[in-house]
Amino acid sequence: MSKSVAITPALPLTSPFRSKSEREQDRADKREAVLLAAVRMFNARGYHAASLDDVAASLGISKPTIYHYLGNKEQVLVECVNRGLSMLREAADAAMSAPGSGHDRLRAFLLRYACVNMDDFGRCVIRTNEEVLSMDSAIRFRARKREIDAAVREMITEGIADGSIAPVDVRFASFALAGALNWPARWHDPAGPLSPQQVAEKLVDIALGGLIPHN
Amino acid sequence: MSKSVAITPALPLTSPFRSKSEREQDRADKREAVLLAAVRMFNARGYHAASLDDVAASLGISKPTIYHYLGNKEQVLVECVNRGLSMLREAADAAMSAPGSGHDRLRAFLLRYACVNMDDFGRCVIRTNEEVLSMDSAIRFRARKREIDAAVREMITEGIADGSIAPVDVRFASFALAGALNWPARWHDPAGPLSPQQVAEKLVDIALGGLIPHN
DNA sequence: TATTTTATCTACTGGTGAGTATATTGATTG
DNA sequence: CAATCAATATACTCACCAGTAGATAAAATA
Repeated sequence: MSKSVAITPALPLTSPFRSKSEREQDRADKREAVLLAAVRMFNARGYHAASLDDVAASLGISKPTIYHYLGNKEQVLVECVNRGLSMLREAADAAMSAPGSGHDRLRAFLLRYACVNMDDFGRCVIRTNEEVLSMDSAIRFRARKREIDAAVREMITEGIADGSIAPVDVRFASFALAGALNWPARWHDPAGPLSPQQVAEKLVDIALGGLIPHN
Repeated sequence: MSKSVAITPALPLTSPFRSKSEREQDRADKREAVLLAAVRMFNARGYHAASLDDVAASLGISKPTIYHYLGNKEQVLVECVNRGLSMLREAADAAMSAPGSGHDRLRAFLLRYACVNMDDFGRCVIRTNEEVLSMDSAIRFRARKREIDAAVREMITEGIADGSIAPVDVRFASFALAGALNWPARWHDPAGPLSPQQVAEKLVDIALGGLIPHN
């Protein structure tokens, strides 16, 4: 019998030879980096004014490399918007299945909603107008936004039923809340002194409490 | 003495020979028509996606005719935005010098504010991002918006002082109100069943009253 | 009536930006 | 090792659009 030779097991040394899954991960990371650079450019300049050449330059690559990872400019935007929508969707699901009164669950959701709207991808959801999308994408976009809105309305309705929310017009209440909490997507400066969490808390308090004295 | 001949006085008949002031009016009307067509195109497609060729086509004229009335594309946008801002400014001045409690004056202003935001030029104020303007125009734009915001804050402050408004954080209250009432600029359909006035009343009630029961 | 001014057009220039053709290099696989 | 595949680049094409040149014709003015 041959003397067994100690085989060095795969040590946690970073080898220059990447496995298949590592290569897939690399690819996914690069794709993600493209989306992040793109969403920032879109948010800063607007979709039409942001060129893929500029996005590529901000990553130190060339435009065709972007096309290697994503089909076309609209797909880049759609993926960005979808990331934002997914965050909102998750927040809605979490709030819907949480315990507490309608008001409490709504409030929890709104805090998260406001924070997402100050994040790169969340901002993009707010700032993207349907007119810039193809008909198909616009329909899907609208449908996903409606899901979020439906969840908000459901929470408001439940709050009215359990007495934790005043008997308001549910449709307009959801519009008013959405407006108040979407607006920071346009003015909040991530580099400024106010954290998204702080802004979210202040705005949610005012949006839910109103300005009329509760004697 | 010669028999005096009855001189036909300038009858209210529309003559094809226009006086100087009539010609000036014609010119002003045409300029205004260009602005209205442009603002609608900007609102429908976004500034960058709306070409002056298309604006001209919508009026049955050619692009150089637009340049005969306005200097360049940015000036067209700036004039549209200024019309919207002037409406808001007037509303603010009227509210500031009206009688009543801080709450009453704020409410009157907000109703008008919301309606303006559903008008062609008002929408344009909301939908125009500073990034699309030249540095100079952006500065002026921001200054004029700040004036409106300052008026809102003043009314809130007065309302807090006279007890008609709860002691909220004035800055965030003005952001929340602005957001709630700006948002219809993005979703309200002028051709839909709800008049701007109706939408404004519902939204202002909810924005001021909040969702918490006032037992 | 001659000259100037106003309103408008057609036809262009120049720049920008989406998307593509194709080459290159290095790694992967048979 | 040969053939293939992945990642990237350079250098294009094509369309669109802001803005301009210059012509024309009608009206206003001198």
